[in-house]
Amino acid sequence: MAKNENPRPKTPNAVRGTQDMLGGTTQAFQERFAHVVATFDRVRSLYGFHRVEVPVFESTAVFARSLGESTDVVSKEMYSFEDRGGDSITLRPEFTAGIARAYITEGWQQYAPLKVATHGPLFRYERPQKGRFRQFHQLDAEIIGAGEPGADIELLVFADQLLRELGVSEGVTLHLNTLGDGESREAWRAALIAHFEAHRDQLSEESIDRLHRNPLRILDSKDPRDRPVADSAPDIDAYLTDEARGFFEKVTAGLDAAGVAWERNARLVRGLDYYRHTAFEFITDRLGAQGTVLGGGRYDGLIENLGGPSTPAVGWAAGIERLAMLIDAPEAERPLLTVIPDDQGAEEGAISVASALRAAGIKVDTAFKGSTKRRFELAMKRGSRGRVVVLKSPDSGLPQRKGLWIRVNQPDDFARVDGDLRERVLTALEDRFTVLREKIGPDDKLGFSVDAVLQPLAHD
RNA sequence: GCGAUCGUAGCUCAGUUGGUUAGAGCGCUGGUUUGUGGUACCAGAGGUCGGGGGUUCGGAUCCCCUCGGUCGCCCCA
Repeated sequence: MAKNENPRPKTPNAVRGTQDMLGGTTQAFQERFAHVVATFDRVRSLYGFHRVEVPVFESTAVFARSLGESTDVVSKEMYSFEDRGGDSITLRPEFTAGIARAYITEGWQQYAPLKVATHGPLFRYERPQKGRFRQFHQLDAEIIGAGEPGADIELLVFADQLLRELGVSEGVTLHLNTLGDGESREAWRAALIAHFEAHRDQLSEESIDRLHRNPLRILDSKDPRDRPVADSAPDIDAYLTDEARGFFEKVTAGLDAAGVAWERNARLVRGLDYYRHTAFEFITDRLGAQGTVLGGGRYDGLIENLGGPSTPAVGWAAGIERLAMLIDAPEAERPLLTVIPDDQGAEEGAISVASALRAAGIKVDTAFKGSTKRRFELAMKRGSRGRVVVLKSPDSGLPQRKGLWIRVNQPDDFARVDGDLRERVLTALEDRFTVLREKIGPDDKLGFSVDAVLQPLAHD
């Protein structure tokens, strides 16, 4: 059989955890995604954050050093590879480290305090599940070079307004905590380890494993066996230095002043090593296991860790896919008009009409595939508000009727569109044609009526 | 890395206790009809039943392995 003579090559699958997003579909995921990004960009400029672009890959050391060698992200989730020059390169698993690196190596200290925002793809080698992908996308905002609580407040108010404008703030609550300054955090950490060691036998295997690797994590463990011990663990409050406490109080007072609702969550910790002071997550219960929609905090030690000057900074990141799953589907973009040649002879006429309309800024779809019948069907399906049917005038007839004949119809029946839209079309065409608004037919042996005759503009 | 669950046309799914050439809707192609084409009707193309092995006279259906999707744990946005 011919089939066997020419076997199809196997198509490689999309890589696990990556997604293809097609616009114009009923799920409208691409549109949701784009709407999240557009809203972010608008609110971003409201708050005076400048757009920044940083590379998608960096030297592996950038991430290894800033996130902490023992974190899961660094120890098992990075897409790292050796490039042809033998350098170890990593696809960015987050934004902060790369921006911090740029801050140091590009001399951006001169712009401090620096308010920057960006968005784009990130990569983590994880098992995909709802709201989690290997290539995923985040919005990101950072204030570098400001140790004042005002920076934390500004960032949180920004985040709050973003979620509000996306229309997702209803089911989302801001969980807020402080991890204290370095001194507080160390004292608390030691107390936690002592507490968990004392109740070691009551912990889950996983938490026993976490005890030395990342003891803070036991606090927000989902394992019910851990809850009693975790719930009875000391809060950081008793270990906060006066400065740390004062800092946190200013942040919460600022949020109250801005009208941002928040909840203290003394069990909230953050995974990455670099966090200090303020830690926060906006959490929803609508996304299954991946409830965190936006999260961040203060990372005063990071830039120094990377070899830069001691520089305080705060920032957050939000998952675009997660936000996109939460918002209502934006209305799909659709053409205002579809230009359809009435028969083969009118193809070129339809092209010039379509291009004239587009040049005038009108969204136009062209019907270039299939039978004339199919073209009308497609105009209907694409949801255009009107169709411009183009035909060539018959050779015989009055000279003032020679040229391209057009009529502007409703897409779903034979009725003509309302006068405003028809007039808008004809006016737009006047840039390229002499438009004779002459009604022809239906008594003209045509069986239909024509709205206008187009003739090429006479050149000077 | 671990666990659960699913895998039949391009898409969404039927396929009875294993039994003749595997079906539907949508989509696609062509045609008929309709006042200019929305609609309706007719026809056609399209499937290694994810892949491999096994049990059986016979497997889409039962068993094993494998690959892939989804969801959960871990971790994170």
